[in-house]
Amino acid sequence: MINILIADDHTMFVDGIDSILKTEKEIKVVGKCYNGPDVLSFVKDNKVDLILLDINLPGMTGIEVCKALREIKNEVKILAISMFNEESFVTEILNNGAQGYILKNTGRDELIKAIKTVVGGKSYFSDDVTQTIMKGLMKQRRASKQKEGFFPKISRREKEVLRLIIQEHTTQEIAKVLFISLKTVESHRSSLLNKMNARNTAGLVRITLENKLLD
Amino acid sequence: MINILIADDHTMFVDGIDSILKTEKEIKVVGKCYNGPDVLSFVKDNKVDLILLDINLPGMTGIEVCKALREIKNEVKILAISMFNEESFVTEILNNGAQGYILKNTGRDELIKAIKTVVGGKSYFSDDVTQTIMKGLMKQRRASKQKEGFFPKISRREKEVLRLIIQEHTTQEIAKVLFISLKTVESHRSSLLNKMNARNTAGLVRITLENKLLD
DNA sequence: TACACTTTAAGGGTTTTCCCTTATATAATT
DNA sequence: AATTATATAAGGGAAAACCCTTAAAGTGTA
Repeated sequence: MINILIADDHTMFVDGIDSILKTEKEIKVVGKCYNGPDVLSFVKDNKVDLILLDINLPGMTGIEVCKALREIKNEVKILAISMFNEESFVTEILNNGAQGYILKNTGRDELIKAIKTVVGGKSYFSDDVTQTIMKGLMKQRRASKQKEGFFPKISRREKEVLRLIIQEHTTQEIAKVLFISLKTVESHRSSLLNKMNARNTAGLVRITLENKLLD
Repeated sequence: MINILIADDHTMFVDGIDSILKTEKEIKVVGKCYNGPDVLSFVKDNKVDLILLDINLPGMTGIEVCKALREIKNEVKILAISMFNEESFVTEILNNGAQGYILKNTGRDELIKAIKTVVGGKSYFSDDVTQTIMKGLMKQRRASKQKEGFFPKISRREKEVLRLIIQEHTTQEIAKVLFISLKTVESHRSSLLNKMNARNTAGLVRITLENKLLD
C-alpha cells in the first residue's frame, strides 16, 4: 500500500487527483495540504511514502518545502507537479531532491505509472519535461563550448606553472618544484598574464577556472 | 522521405535494421557503412537526413565521427545506437552533437519513433537511457552540494571585497571604490584568507569559484 | 546588558608579485 | 634557411600582497 499526500493550493485539483487515485487499490491518499508549512507538519506526524507536490504553493513554494523535507524526512519521495514546463523550475526542484516531475495535463494512467515508478526508487519525468531538460542540457553544453573557443595557446611549461599557481604555490615554491630559476618562473607568469589578458594572479586564476583551461 | 545511413561494424545488425526499415515507406536506407571514415566520405557525396550511428565503431569511434560530422555537415541528424547504457558514453556523444541515443535492444516501433522524432527536430532517448542520464545529473548535483556544504560564513563587506578581488582589482582600487581605508581592505583580505583557509589571492579566487561562494 | 561578530583603521615590516629590459639555446613551423 | 614560439635566465625597481598586533565603534543576539 502506497501512502500519498497531496499538496496543492487548488482544492478542485486536489480533489480531482484524490478521486483518480481512489480507483487504484494499491494507493491510499492519507492527507491533503493546501500550503507549505502544513506539508511539513503532516509529514512529521504521519506515515507518507510519496508527496504529490505542486511547485507553486503560496507562501512557501514547493521548492522550499522540498528542501525542508530533505532535512526532516529524507526517505519520503517527492513527485513534483506543475502547470509549467519551465527548465528553471525543473532543475531547481530536482536540485532539491525531488524524484520526479510531471505536468498538470498528465492523464490518469501516466499519473499512476509515475507514482509507482518513483515509489519503486526510480525517477519519472513526463515526456515533455524530459524534452525540456535535455534541451537545457545541450544548450548548456553548447554555451560552454562557445566560451572555450576564444582562448589562447598556453605552452606546456606555462600550464605547469599555472597549475601550481592555482594550487596556491608561490613563485619560489614553483621554481623549486620545477627545478628552474625563480626568474624563469616570473617570466612564465608574465607571459601568462599577457596571453590571458589578466592584470594579476586573481585574474589568472579566475580566467583559467571560468574557461577550464587546465582540463 | 527520410534518407538514412546505417553505420555499424556488425553486418548482421546493419542488415537487421535495414530489413526493419524497409517496411516503413517514409524511410529509405540510402547507405551502409562499417567504419568511421566511410561515414564521412559517404555523407560528403550523398544526401543523408539521419545517421544511425554505433558508438563503438572500430578505428574511429562513433564519438569521433560525430565530432567530425559537426564540422563538415552540421545539418545531418545523428541517432546514436549502443549496446551499453553507460553514462559516460551518453554524455560524451550528446556533447558532440547527437540528437538521440537508443539501445540495441530497442524494438521496431520504438526505433521508427526515434527516427521520426529526431528528424522532426526533437531529441529522443530510450527510457533506460533517460533514467541513466537523470541519475548522473542528480549524482553530479549531490556531489556539488556536498562541496558547498562545508563552507564559511563570509560577511557582507567581505563578500564585496572578495568580489572586487576576483574582478582583478587591487587593494588600493577596492579601497577607493568602497570609500574605506587601504588598511581596512587589507584587514578584510586577511580575514578572508583565514576564513577560507587560503594561502594567497590565488587560493581565495580558486576556492570562491569552485564553491560558488558569490552566487 | 553583555558577549560575539563585523567594520573600521593603523603602524611597521617581510614577502611576493609585477614590470621593464635584455639575452641565449632550443624547438617548431614556414 | 629563416622566422616564430618556447624555455631558460638575470637585474633592478615599483607595486601589491601578506603578517602581526592592536583597537575602537557599530550591529546583532542571547
